[in-house]
Amino acid sequence: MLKLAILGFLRDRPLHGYELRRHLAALTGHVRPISDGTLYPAIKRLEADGLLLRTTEPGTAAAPRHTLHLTEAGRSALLDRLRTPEDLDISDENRWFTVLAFLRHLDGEPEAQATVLRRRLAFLSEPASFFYDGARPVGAEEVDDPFRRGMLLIARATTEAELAWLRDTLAGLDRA
Amino acid sequence: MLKLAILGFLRDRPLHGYELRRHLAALTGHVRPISDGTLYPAIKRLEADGLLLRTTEPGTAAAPRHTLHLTEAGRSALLDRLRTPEDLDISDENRWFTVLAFLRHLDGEPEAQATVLRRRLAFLSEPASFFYDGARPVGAEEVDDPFRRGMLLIARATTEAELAWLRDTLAGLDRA
DNA sequence: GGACCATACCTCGGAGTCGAGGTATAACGG
DNA sequence: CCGTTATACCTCGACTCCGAGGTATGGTCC
Repeated sequence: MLKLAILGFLRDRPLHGYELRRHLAALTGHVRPISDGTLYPAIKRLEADGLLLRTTEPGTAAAPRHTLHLTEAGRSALLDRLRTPEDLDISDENRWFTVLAFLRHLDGEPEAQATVLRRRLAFLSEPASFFYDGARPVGAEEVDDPFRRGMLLIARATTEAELAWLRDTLAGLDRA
Repeated sequence: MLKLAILGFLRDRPLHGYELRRHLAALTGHVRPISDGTLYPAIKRLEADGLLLRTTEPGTAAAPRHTLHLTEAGRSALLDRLRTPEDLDISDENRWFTVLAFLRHLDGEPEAQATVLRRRLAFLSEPASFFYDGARPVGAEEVDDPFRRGMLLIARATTEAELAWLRDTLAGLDRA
């Protein structure tokens, strides 16, 4: 997920680590802040894999900066990941939002974008609950516990808002 | 999060590992399945910490079962965790939902429950976005990219549904 | 000129997680 | 009676992540 976000941001323009950190903080930091100890090793991994290059420049403000550029391999790794996300990228909201944040990078391929949205649509269309009576999902109305009822109500509201948006957006992509 | 969920389920009644696995699959498995390689070491950690005990019984269906019981220390660890959740338990939706699933275990303490809900209320009330223009959060209407606009629209719908529920539920707790 | 802060990068140990694999038992179908 | 499936538990190596700590530079304020 971090890998996807780094590649996604660098696709727009080269950044150095500190800028990347600020972009990431905006995208996911409200919910789950990422630490230096996570970011810098991740950058090293991507560099070792040949997905990005760094060029050292004298720092404008302070220490020398390592500006990070996506390589050709990095660009295609990003596009591959966006075309065929893992199941967890579809089901986990945090990961899904990261995919959405960069899905526009598939701008020449509206069918590929639609395919990804349809996977999310299929996932959200499955009947699901947090609690089951045997194999039957239990609805909000049947739950006495007010907190568990809240979970189900909130989840339902989210799902409905997202389904509406998905259907709208898919209709738009099909026209294109 | 796994720790919280295990303690929470065992608070209701003793379970063996396999049953626990099914309960966890219902609660979080739709979004993020947990594997055996995660669950069983987690059980061992909790046992080593004295939070649960296991009693071996001849299996009804197959291999002998290890029925897991919460100890007194386990019960108070659960209640402590529910009374004072970590920041990540408040901000990350997956973790927050786990807290909500077991918040009823603080049933004798409506003020403690209200305190937790108020922390989530404060978190959701902060103005936040995924994208910033300098320090100013960017709203859905300003974004051209349809996918990023979707993120913001969905997040807004979720937040509003949850805020409405939080205010309702807090009003109910204050009356109690 | 010294304290302090923001910038900018890095390492290390510890903890949690995962996937792949392994071991048994019992029931069921052919 | 043999293969398959469901039950039930476990280990291991690889990987990721986090927090705590460290290094260094340049600008601002008093």
